Amino acid sequence: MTAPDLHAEPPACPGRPRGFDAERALDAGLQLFWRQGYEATSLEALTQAMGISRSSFYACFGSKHGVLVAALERYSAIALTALAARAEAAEAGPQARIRTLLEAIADPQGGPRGCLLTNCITELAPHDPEIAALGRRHLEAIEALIARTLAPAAPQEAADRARALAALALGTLTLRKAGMPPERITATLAQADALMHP
Amino acid sequence: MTAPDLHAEPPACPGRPRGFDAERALDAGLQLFWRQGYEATSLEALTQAMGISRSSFYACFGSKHGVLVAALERYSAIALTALAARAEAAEAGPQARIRTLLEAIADPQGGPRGCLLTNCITELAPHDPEIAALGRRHLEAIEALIARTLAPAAPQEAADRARALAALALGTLTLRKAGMPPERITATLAQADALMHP
DNA sequence: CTAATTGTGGACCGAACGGTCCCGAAACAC
DNA sequence: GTGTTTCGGGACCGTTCGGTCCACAATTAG
Repeated sequence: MTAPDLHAEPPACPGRPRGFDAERALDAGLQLFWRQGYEATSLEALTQAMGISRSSFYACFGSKHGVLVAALERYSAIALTALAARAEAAEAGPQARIRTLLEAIADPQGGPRGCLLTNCITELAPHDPEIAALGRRHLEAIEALIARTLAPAAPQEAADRARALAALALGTLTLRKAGMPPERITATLAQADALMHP
Repeated sequence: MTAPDLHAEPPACPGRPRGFDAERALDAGLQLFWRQGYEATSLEALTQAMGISRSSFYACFGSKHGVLVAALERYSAIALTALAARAEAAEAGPQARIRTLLEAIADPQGGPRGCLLTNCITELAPHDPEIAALGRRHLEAIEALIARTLAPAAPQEAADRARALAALALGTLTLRKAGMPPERITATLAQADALMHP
């Protein structure tokens, strides 16, 4: 049940070394979960997409659920880093940076797939405390990032506004999934300006 | 594949009449989909919850997917009616009514299960045009209801603000599913005030 | 070299999947 | 009553599910 250490460097001990890149395989699994959801993704499709056999799969990740957790942790780290970078690269001024942030949250490179973590929260969190906790940490990190961008001097005073901005962007993910035209999504995000000032 | 008419009244033709209430059964199925999601709900669990046999199930609804569609249409109608009623019953004034509406959207009697339609949009819409269309109609109806409440005189001018308010409430569904404390949800919805004025 | 250790493909497991079918029971028209 | 029609419990269909296991290949240490 316990997955062996994923990040084990090629060790000095004997034995055949792993014939695949665990992170690359994890990325492939992540993409499939992102595209299809957790329950709808079968072991066969998963191992095929990851390019490894069932044995390697279980030896390396322990279970289907284990792959999901590992993939979500990786996704969260990558997404938060990318988010912070885009906010940093945006033109100066809190307002422009928040706009950039919200657009990135509303369109996390996933096209109509939305945000992997949000999808998994919706699908699994009510019955899976581990996923719920992971999702909560991610959302709180996003809230904190928005708060720091909004009011660098006193981020904790901007917490409620930051959370509302995050919720607005998260809500547009649902709108987009339902097929709402992009220009309406943009117009919706533009309303965020009203939420930025205390 | 085509489901027989669900709303067939006890007809004048011979034959044994249906031994169960189709709407009651549909409600039971709806509750299960709401609690578990679509893919995670098996035929056996579904028929057991609905209190009917597999034969009756397929004779009456055609398929698992057919039950989902019928349940979602029913859910949408009921939810929109309840939403309009609650807005009507709230204390007068657009602001108070919008608050009531958003709270109802953010907590559609589902506890941590959120909104059935939103759940299904997230899980299925990208691969299921029928569900996507159904979800879009529901979301647009909510947007229109908010717009009418916000600016009865010129609802179409309030469309963007109304959609942003809806998105804000939809976003809090994700926050709640991830286990965010209720008082923060409330504080988030309170920020909606800023979105109400043009 | 040999011995020890680990990765890997694929066969295999029992269970559960969504869906179909049949036949006895039940309720109608007459 | 008889004839007709539909209902519904449950057996059954082939497929697929997540997961286990094993024999063999590959690679190491010494």
